[in-house]
Amino acid sequence: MELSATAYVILGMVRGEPRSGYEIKALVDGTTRFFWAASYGQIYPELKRLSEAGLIEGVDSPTGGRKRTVYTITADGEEELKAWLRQPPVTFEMREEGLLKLFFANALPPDEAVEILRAMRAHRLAANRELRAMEPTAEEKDDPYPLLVLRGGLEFTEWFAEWCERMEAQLLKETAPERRSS
Amino acid sequence: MELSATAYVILGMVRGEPRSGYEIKALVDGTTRFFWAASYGQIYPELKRLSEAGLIEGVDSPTGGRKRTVYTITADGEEELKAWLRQPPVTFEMREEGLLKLFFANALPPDEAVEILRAMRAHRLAANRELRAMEPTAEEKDDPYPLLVLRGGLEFTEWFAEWCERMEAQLLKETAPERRSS
DNA sequence: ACAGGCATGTAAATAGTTACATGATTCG
DNA sequence: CGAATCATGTAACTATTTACATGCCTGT
Repeated sequence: MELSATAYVILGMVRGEPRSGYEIKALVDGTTRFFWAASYGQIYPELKRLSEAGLIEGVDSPTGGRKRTVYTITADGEEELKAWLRQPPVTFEMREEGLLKLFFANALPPDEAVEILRAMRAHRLAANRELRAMEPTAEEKDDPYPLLVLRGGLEFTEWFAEWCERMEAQLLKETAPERRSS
Repeated sequence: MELSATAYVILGMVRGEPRSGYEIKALVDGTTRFFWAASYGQIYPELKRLSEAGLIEGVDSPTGGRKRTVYTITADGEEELKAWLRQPPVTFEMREEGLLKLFFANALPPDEAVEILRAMRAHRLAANRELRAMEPTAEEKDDPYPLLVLRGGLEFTEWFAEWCERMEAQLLKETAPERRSS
């Protein structure tokens, strides 16, 4: 069947409650976005494909006079999702402009290299605050896994911010002796 | 000028020593790959573009009778690179199939959810070994930043592997009482 | 009346991977 | 000689983002 990982995001999101494309997008933005994002440009065509493959089923469910289609997972879809979950994960990708800049920081004087670390730390702290704001919502549900993943994100952003701080201190220590004589 | 981040990878890689496209690819694979990858399909067209923009300069430098072009950064290129390094980093993306599967793990029985964490841990440990193998090479150079970034990668993979271990133990503890009676 | 959110969708552009073609050189 | 590596390049494909078009409904 050869589905993309993004297809499984959708499959997972319509498991349990039926949801519209709009709702799926909002859910992804509020949960998996940090480790797996998806845009409307992916979601709507994918809903059509999954529907044609019989893995989900669209049901018209207008809110008042506003037309709206919610999708439910089928038995086949449920099986497909489980089969994927049992497969060992492969994709692990990171694109971190901060680390990339730090990698080339020798092109700059040390005090400007430190600025990169400061910006990275600020970024991670901002992400941490975003995640913290999501925690109450995740705590309400009785599915423990999203909360577990969210708390992993909290720990990770904290660890990363702390690493930036440590590296900043290290760089400052290394370049300090050159300034002592002035 | 509107360059992609991948263009700056190339710019950074030809700073200092002149290098061929082939060498750049090998370097990226041996260093930045973990936080910024690049394929031949990106590198060769980008070398042409950067050359046309006057940010790098290609010089024929055959090895024996085998034709080969090495690229050097120009003064303009150096300025462009520095200007980019001074800009606060923006892109931070992660695509982690493991976390995604864990997020939806409620669709599986607990013992299979634990399998996801085990696979994730094995992955991080393998990445850690890869990084460790790169350490001696990075230690030789007198540019401290690639080594700093590499050691950050080592710490990160260790932290992540440890987190997986902790979460595995937590899941086992949570599901254990149900089995005690048997 | 109008702003903002709900809702669906697509076109165009950009980014990136994979696979292949081509050919020289080096090493065992 | 044959395999591996050096070296350059591109075509086709897949993935993904951005931006826009459309229109209804709700609250102020």
